[in-house]
Amino acid sequence: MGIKERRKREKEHRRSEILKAAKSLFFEQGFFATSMNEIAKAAELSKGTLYLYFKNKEELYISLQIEGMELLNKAFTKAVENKTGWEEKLRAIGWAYYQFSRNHQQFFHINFQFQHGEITRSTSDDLFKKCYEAVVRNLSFLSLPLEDGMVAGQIRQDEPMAIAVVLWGSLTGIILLYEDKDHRKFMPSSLNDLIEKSINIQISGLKVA
Amino acid sequence: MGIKERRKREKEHRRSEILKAAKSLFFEQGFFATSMNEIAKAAELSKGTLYLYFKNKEELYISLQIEGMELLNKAFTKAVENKTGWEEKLRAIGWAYYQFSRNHQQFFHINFQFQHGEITRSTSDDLFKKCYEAVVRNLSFLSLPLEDGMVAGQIRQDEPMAIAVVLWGSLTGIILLYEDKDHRKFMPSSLNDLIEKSINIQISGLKVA
Amino acid sequence: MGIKERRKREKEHRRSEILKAAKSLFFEQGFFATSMNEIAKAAELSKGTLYLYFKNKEELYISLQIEGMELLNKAFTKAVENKTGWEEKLRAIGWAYYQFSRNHQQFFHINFQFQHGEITRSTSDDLFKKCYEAVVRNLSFLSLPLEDGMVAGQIRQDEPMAIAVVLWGSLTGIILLYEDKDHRKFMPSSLNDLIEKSINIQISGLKVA
Amino acid sequence: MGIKERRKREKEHRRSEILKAAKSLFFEQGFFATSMNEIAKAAELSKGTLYLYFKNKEELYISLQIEGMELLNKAFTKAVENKTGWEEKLRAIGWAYYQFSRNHQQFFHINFQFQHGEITRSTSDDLFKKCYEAVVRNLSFLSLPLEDGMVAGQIRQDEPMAIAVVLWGSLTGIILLYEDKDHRKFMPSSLNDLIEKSINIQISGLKVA
DNA sequence: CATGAATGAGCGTTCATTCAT
DNA sequence: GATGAATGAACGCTCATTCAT
Repeated sequence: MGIKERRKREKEHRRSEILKAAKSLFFEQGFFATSMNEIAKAAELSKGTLYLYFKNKEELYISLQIEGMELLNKAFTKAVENKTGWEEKLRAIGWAYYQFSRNHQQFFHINFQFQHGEITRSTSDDLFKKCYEAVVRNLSFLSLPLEDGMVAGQIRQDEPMAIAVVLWGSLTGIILLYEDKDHRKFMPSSLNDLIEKSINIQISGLKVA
Repeated sequence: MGIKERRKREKEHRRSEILKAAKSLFFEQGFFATSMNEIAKAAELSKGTLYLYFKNKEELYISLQIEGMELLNKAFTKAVENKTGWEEKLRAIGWAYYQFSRNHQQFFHINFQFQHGEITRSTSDDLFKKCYEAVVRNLSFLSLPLEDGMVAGQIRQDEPMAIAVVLWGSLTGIILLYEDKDHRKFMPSSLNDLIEKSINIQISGLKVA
Repeated sequence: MGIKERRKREKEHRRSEILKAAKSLFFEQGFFATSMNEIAKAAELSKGTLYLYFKNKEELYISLQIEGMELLNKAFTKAVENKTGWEEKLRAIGWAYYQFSRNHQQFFHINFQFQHGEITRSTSDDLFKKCYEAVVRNLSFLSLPLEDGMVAGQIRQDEPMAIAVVLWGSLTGIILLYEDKDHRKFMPSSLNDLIEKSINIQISGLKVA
Repeated sequence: MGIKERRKREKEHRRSEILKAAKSLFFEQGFFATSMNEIAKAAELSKGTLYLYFKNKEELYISLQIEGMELLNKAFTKAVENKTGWEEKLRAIGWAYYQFSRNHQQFFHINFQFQHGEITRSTSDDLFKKCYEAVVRNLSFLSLPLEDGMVAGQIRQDEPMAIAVVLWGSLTGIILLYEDKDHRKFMPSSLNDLIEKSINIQISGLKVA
């Protein structure tokens, strides 16, 4: 029994080692510019071993996206603990997103690197569904305080999920713009400032006149 | 003289033919999935000729980004013609950006497809600077009405360029989110609606209480 | 003693399970397209176990060839039981060969699939000799009635083994030609008919004028 | 003009160089055991160049088969020149086939190495049809004298194409059996003798009693 | 100036085989 | 004896780039 368990633990450890190595490389170089060879070398494993744990390069990549989204979900959940009002919650989620983009910059980047479809779908449907659900879960999380605010009559009536998309998209866009290796140099403020400004503007703009 | 000029015109024509072909292919397939061979074929030129006009694949790609940014600049300029108030101008620019993302989806896409680390290799400094300047020019354009509004005391005092980044980033993020082939399915509204909501929220949020 | 025997029986059972699994797969997919992994899975054993029973993929394959030849030998033996004249025996062997090619298509196929140079690597001499002997045994079997016919003065005098090779080769060639996935479509007759024609022609041709 | 023509000649020369190299390797090692790398090395060209001339490994292989069948067709045509009677023609074709199997052993082998379908069809339909037609053309050639003999009342009435398949298959089977690297050692006669015996037996057997 | 044949390093992936348990 | 995780060489194939013409 003990043996089986150790084996299992070892396997999971190995899997996470691969993901860790892949995360750094995908972040730094992108999906296409990163080769399985490099990942194997970084993980100190043979190329063949990678394929023991992941069906192919795409699945390895998607697995990372899922991991990232789940991490973010935990961060969101933790952020609203002990928060009461909708505004407080909204701000907490906004800052949690910002923090996530700093503490898990690699995950953040990877999650958006391929939003635009260069990945050919050799991914299993199962894995793909998991990824999709993880994103929706986070968006839904953001819509809850918006609903609260509307019910309380403090936020203009609207479709909460639509507003959630607007807020999420806005912060994402600002972070991406800031992160851009080429553009950062002419950024007038720190990312922290930009996020603060955006959160303030948007919450202020959401409120009923 | 006439001959020289014709030569020059021919050269520029050729160059733009290449860019046109590349634009479609990069948009449809992405940077890595598009080969120089394909571009050459689409431009009805030989592979070798491509290298007469562009140092390498990366420079060809970056050149497209510059072209896109310059086009956007023209769109912005045109959008504010005949507009007087800062709010009117701001809205006009916002909608112009949205329109640009629709009418020149290819440019929009390409401009952001690789912002995040896939193109790593050698682009000449000269070209790079050009690209950088084009982006700054557009951001500056956006900051002008913001400045006007602040001077007029209608927008909270702040660093105009920072706010410009916030607004630009927000719209960009929303569009990118919406464009995502995978995520579009759970989008609650049309992109048009999302943009409208965002513009309204942000302009409302910018105004002094 | 009982234990040792059980062990031995188990071992042989396992061996034959592997051969059974391999037979189907090699037949359906060919030698190269079939992986040891697949064979292991089909035999419900681990990959490593295969190597406990067979030195390598090639030996596993050759072992199948031997099994096939031995089976054919049994079929020949049974076919001539109760047959008396040389012609009767010859026809019986011919049809037994045809039947074998139908009932054990897999063996037939496998036996000829790689006769011509695809398996190059290390098979033990021992195994190789076994294979060789099994083929000779069958050819010799075919030469017996030929000898009878010559002794009886009904078949033209000749080297019986040479004629055996001619007959065996002919039927084999026709079956192979017929089996060919690509060529079957223009086959004017059923294999049964082709075999009948060939047997008739050759027996008729063998007889003294 | 001269330049274009030279280019074309050079291209064809290169193509035939590749085929020549491939022929030897495929013959010696078989399709799967031969790598494109080896072929490239043997042809003293880079791997990539191979793909300039042939879409893939399969097409290269099929091209060889076509070449072989066309060569055989020429041999058949030449063999029956100046021959008058059906028997004379038949014998001539039989010996031409034997000669072909000696003079173009590589072609002969390659043409039958894959009769049994390990090649996955990445082959273009066009090429495949060409191959198929070449085989039929040869078989038809063989059926002509058979028809003559039947018309003349000297060969038993039958379906000429069926008999053609029987004859062709027989010779092929004998040659293959003889050629088999493993079995040759116990062959009682030279291939020449075996073929002679087979032709005699079959022609004798075909004749009306 | 334009061509396109040639290159060769590099890709993702497979798989026979080994060996520690 | 049986396992299956790990290996690493090899595979077919692609493609940015060069260069003789």
